[in-house]
Amino acid sequence: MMGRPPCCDKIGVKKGPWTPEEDIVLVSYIQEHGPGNWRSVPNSTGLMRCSKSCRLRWTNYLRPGIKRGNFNDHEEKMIIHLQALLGNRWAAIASYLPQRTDNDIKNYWNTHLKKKLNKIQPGNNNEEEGNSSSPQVKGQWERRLQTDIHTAKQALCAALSLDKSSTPLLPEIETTTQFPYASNTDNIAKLLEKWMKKPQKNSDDMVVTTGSSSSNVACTQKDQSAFDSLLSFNSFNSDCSQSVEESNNLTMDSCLYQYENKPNHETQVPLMFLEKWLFEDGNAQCNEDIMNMSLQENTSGLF
DNA sequence: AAAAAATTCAACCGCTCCCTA
DNA sequence: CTAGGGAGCGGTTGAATTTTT
Repeated sequence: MMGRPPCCDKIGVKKGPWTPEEDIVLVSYIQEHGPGNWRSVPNSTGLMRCSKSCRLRWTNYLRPGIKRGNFNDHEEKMIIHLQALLGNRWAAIASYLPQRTDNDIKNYWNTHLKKKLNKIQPGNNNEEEGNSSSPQVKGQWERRLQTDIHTAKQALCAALSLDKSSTPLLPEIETTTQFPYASNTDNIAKLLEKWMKKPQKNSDDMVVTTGSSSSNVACTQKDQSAFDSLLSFNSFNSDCSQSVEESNNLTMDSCLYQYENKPNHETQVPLMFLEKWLFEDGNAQCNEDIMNMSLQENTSGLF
């Protein structure tokens, strides 16, 4: 129960691996109060942890809908591609893979993909160093802008789904986004199991979910991310003055590139248009579509 | 079988950003 | 305008685990 010993702890602040008991305390607190306001968590719960540690534990392990274990081919492609586009901006990358945490993606990149890519493209170390020679290299402000747009779109998506409450097209969204961590005891149970019998790497793509509402949560997040990607794609396209149909032939790269070189704040995607995309059936496919469009050149040797 | 080396990944640290007063 | 503080991000660490010798 003690992994890494505390090194230079300020008095009374615990460090190192979390115990199931601590997890239970944290989860039950968040069930009651919701995530956020991390500052008050240690005081309110009596946990001898700093707020940072609590937030990290929640966002990386206890939060529902987190997929752990092996990365599949599609996820791997996504990561490689997004890393090439965005650099080591793991949070931004993770926003395209909502079931994965930035920490997990970062770890996976550092332990698996970096090596893999080096093997395939020896001497091409630039990716590791933030893409310094890539044609897609972007200034900090451009990257920030891109992230902001992405975030704004996520917010818009959330707002849209809330607006739908009177005429629910996707009823699951309302019921689950209100309280998505409703029954996190499942998470804890799984953790406890792990602790009890220290099993052999429970890594078969387990999705940590939340009991009865879990499928809904996963579904919601998937839909959300799919839509989100679509939104980014569409607005990029509108900046490119392209029709939706034509846009299907564009690569994500080219749109990002054009977008970032010609940001146009007046461009707006009509609400009806967004909603149409939001509730269309094929949205779940869009991540794949986007990624498959321009992966070939960079990573063809990999798969 | 045992020791050494390599790998993994949960968690920490330091920094920046952003919000509020 | 600015100072203070919380939240979030990316780099790094190092114990635990796995693989190799």
